[in-house]
Parts: sequence; structure tokens; C-alpha cells
Amino acid sequence: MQTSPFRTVEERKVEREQKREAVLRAAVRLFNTHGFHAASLDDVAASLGVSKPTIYHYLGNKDQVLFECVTRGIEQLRDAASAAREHPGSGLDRLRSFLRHYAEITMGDFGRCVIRTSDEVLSAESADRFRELKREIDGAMRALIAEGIADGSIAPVNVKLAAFTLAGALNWPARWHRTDGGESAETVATQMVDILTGGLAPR
Amino acid sequence: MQTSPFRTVEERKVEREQKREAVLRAAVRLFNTHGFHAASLDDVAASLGVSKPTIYHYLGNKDQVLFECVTRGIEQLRDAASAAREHPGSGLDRLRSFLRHYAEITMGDFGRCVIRTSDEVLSAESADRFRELKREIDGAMRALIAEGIADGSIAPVNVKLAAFTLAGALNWPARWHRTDGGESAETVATQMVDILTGGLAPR
DNA sequence: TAAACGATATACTCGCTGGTAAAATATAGA
DNA sequence: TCTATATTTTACCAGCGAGTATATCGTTTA
Repeated sequence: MQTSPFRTVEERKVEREQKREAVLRAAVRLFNTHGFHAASLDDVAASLGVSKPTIYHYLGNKDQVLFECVTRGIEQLRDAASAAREHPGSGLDRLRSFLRHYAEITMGDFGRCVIRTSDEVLSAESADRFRELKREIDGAMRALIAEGIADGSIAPVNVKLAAFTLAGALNWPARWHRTDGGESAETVATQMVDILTGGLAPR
Repeated sequence: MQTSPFRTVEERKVEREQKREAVLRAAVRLFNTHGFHAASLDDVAASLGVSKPTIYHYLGNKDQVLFECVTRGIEQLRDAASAAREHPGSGLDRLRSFLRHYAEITMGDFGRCVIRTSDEVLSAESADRFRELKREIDGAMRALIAEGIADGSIAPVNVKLAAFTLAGALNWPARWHRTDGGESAETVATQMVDILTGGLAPR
């Protein structure tokens, strides 16, 4: 395809959006590997071959960069939740479907950022919004568990604590799983979900 | 009891040790609430009513302060592991005992610090040591699971992944559980362990 | 062609915080 | 009492990194 150096208004808008996205991708990678504080915006810029003010041209400040990253991740989780709601089968089946997606997402770039970002590093306002978004995901998970209990496919457990237990277990790979070596995210996800839903004790 | 202002050599040694401990306690609290980077050594010193160089008189530098904190936490976990090994009953019983202690410890000050501290914030050397110590705890957990499988009290699962699943789930309260409000650490621990060992599906 | 606009870079400020030098004060022991 | 040692402070330095003022250059549009 022939690309002319003369862009239409629409093309320029798209290009700007792509660059913005590229900044976020580069940022989230560095945040995940080095940690938010250790990754400077100079580093992020350098990894893209540009200079720091370019980042400010596309995003407000470091806090906003991080907030956008976690928002991307939360959105993926939200999508997984609504997909699970439409999944056929029992409540347990739907929950399992969600859990597997949840695990896979949190092993990806933006999902991992959601897990690794603790509230204190965000500005007070962003932290509030972030908590709110996370609460939404937690709510979705609790709803699925409750449905499963209602239709008898899940044992009557403390819903709140069960949600935390499941999320906690599935969040952990975000801290150790390396995409390069060993098991695929899918394998890990499936096995963990099996352990969680089946329990340890033999039947 | 009468305390004279004139201390013996032994008393002075003890007092020094107490002050060192007080620094660690103050530090770990601030690290846990504000995060390692956001909590400055000036803050830590201020919370004790002393000045920053005093901290350096008892501990080398900020990295070492953190490392000592996580070491304290790891030691508690290690003690729990050896206690569990001597616990009577089946492999599953021993594992459950360990898991409950594990959960309670990681809701305490030093244990929480172990969970909340990601390797990147430590110096390269401290991070190596830290990983080593964590590997030891992981090894203990895997051994308990393997024993349970051997004696038939635990279903034949992937030991490595099971250990990560259990640890991940139990680590999570370190990030949200507030000691002040709601359930006690013990209650949370017990319920989570029940969910993990029993699974979600009804029997 | 001129003016406006968008994208990017250079080069800077400024605050914060880890870390230290040196002095002051107290305590212990000879 | 004098000296050595332990404890703690004040006052400082250095570096890093977030964020900004301003210039440049190309592109669009009137």
C-alpha cells in the first residue's frame, strides 16, 4: 500500500492515537520490569527513541501515564467479566471461564500492571478512581460466585472471602510468571483454576 | 522496678538492640502504609522523634533497613514451617496448619512487608538474598504438599503450581486486610484455608 | 506567501531524599 | 579529673528525576 507523506485530518488523528498507544506500551513494560519509581519517563522516552517532552505532548504526567495503563488492564478484565456472564452452562462453568481469562489477562502487560500497581504510587484522585474500577471487577467476580451458589454448582461459601481467595491466587503469577520461559499463560491459568475449584483434598 | 541511669555493659547492649528493633518497627509500618519509596528515612526518624543520622547509627542504609524488615518476616514464616513439620496428623493436616500460620504472619507487620516488597526496590545483592529466602519458604510449602500427596491426604496435583496458588491466595490479604476493621486475621486465615483445601465445587 | 499549528528537541529549574561530615553531648572507665 | 567511646544532632552535599520554557522545523490552511 502506498503511503503518502501528506496525511488527511483523519489519518493524522489515527497516527496521534497510535503514538499515544506506543507510549503506553513502552511505559507499561518498563513499569512492570523495573517498577514504577525506578522507571523514569526519560527511560520510557529513550526506549521509544524520543525525548521526555514528547511524552508530555501525548499524556499529561507520570501519574496519568500509569493510570491509563491500569485502566487499559481493568478494561480487559471488565470485558472478560461480561463475556463470562454470557457464557453458557452452570454458575461454576461461567466462573471458571472468567477465572481463566482473568489469569491470562493478568499475565499480560496491562493486566500485570493492574496487579503490580499499589494505590499509594498513584495520586490521591487516580488512586480513588483505580480503587473504584477494581471494586467493579471484584463485584463481577462475587456475582458469578453467588450465582453458582444459587444454582447449586458451587458450595455455599463466604462469597466475599472466596472472591478474594480466587483473585489473590490468580494475581500471583503477575509477580513471578515470565512469558519467555516455561509454561504458557494458558497452561498456568487452566491448572490454577482446576486447583482452586477442585480443592486439594481428594474426593 | 528501679531503673538507674547508670547501665551495665550488658544493659547497654540490650538497649542498643531495642533501639535497633524500634527503628525497624517504625520503618516497616511506614513502608507498609506509604510504600518503600514514598516513606523517607526522615519520616521514619520523625516517627520515632529522632533525626535521620540516628538511623544510620543503627543500620547501614535504607536498603539494609528494608532487607532487615523482610528478613524478620521470613524468619517468622520459617518458624511456622518447622512448627508445621512437627505437627501431628496427615500431610493435609500439617499443610493446613502451616497455611493458617502463613496467612496470619503475612497480615502482621513484617510478614506483610515480605509480601509487599518487590525485588526491584532492593539492591541487587539484597534482592538475591531475598529471593533465596523466599525460595526456602516455597520449598517448605512444596514439601508439605508432596508429603500429603504421598500419604493420600492430598489429591495428586502439580506440586509447584499448587504451592504458588496457595501462597498467592494467602498473600493477597497483605495488600487489602486492615487490622483495625472487620474480621480478625485468624478468622480470615481459617476461612481462606478452608476454601483452598475444600475447593469450590460441592462434594 | 504569511500565519497558524503540530510535533519534537534542547536545556533548564526545582524539590526531594539518600547519605555524610563534623560537632556537640553524654557516659564510662582509668 | 581526664580521656576514650557511644549517641545524637545540625548542617550540609549530590544526584536524580519530574516537569517546563522556549526554540525549531515542517505542514497545513487562509
